[in-house]
Amino acid sequence: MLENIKHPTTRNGKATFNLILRAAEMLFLENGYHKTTVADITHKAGVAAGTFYLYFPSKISLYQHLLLDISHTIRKEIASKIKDKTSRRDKEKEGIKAFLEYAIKNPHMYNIIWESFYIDRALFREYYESFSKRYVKGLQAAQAEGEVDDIDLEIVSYVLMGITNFVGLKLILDLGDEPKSVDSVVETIIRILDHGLFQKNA
Amino acid sequence: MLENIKHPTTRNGKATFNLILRAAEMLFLENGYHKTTVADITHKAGVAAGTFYLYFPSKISLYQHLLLDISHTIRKEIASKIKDKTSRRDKEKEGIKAFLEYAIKNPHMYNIIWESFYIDRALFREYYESFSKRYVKGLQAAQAEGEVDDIDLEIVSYVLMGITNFVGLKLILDLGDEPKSVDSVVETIIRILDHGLFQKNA
DNA sequence: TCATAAAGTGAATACCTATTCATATCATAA
DNA sequence: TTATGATATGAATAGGTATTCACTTTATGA
Repeated sequence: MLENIKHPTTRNGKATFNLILRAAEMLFLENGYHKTTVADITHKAGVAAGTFYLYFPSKISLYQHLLLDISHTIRKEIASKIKDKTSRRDKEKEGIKAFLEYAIKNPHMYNIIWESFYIDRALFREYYESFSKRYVKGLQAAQAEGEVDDIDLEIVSYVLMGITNFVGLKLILDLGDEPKSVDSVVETIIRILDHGLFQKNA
Repeated sequence: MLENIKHPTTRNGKATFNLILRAAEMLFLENGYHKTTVADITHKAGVAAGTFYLYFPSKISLYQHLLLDISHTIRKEIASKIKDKTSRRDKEKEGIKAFLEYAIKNPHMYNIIWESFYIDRALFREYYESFSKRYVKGLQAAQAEGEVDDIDLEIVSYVLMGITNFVGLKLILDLGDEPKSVDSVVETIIRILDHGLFQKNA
């Protein structure tokens, strides 16, 4: 399913390769996969149509490459932000904040990630499953320390991904108007994760 | 942006109209919007290509019609299930359960709802914003009763939608293998909403 | 029975776009 | 300088698909 990209060997080749990659990224992010044509990409990159196929065997192979790229970037971003926090609770808080900030800085990232659901289902599934697995690993360590309740951590990972993804979506939908501050939103979320949603009476 | 559908007036016309609608629903659900052609739809419905355009001015107008349809169905489904619960906490629990059960029964519904993000952004936004508004209304009533913490309910609504959507997604991704039971999953979620995620020590 | 409007047909149209390929240029090592 | 592989070109190809339209059929009320 994964077609092989031909990486360039010369300085010029590498420059062209990156021009195409950056042009495609901007266009996919802006307009999505289906509304972006190969001609759009090569035009924006300033190269001929045929040049595209020197490096990428197909339009979808470029898309897959980009998705993996973005996926790694997000993970690294979050990992670097939480590595110096000690408690799981604080790691969670920082991780949520890092994700939301990334989302606001890259408001079209959903264009690439979610669209994979329709373009390459296996890739979509792999994206979230591997994200979940890494999440579970961190939560397990915390659970062993008694920091986290004894519950199904795989479901917890989807709960947490769902929260960050949808709240991030909300922030992005509001970008034109007056979006809430990331900090206030993180407070709301972490409050739920700290105490739950409902009032305790009696 | 919303094109007008021409509703049939005769018994035969109505039957044909529905044949097209059902065929399209099945195909969009199964294969998504872009992979479904108008020819596929008319073939499955057993009518000629031109018949499609007697009722629907375009492929996308049919898609929009279906999305609104499904949206109403989900809401009614959830509303009917939670109406006899008294506490907000129990309403929430039943609502989550109803959504997840609907998702499992209609595993491709995301095909229509999420894809609108790429097909008709305004419709997507409207879908989630109106879902959120209704959610907030319910939560406000509960907040007035002191049942729910004093926090930003709009964010809470996206938190809750994120949880149900992503856990539903997880259940659907697992459908081929051995999916977890809806009840056990609901327990995990409600436990977080009841007490939070972390252990209280001291 | 017949006029009429609604419903139905499906081949033709018109457009779009991913990919190919014959050809040309470039950079560099020998 | 020159041979060579990498890089680059862009017109042509090939396949697909939403929509139209001139025409036919059907149902029904007068």
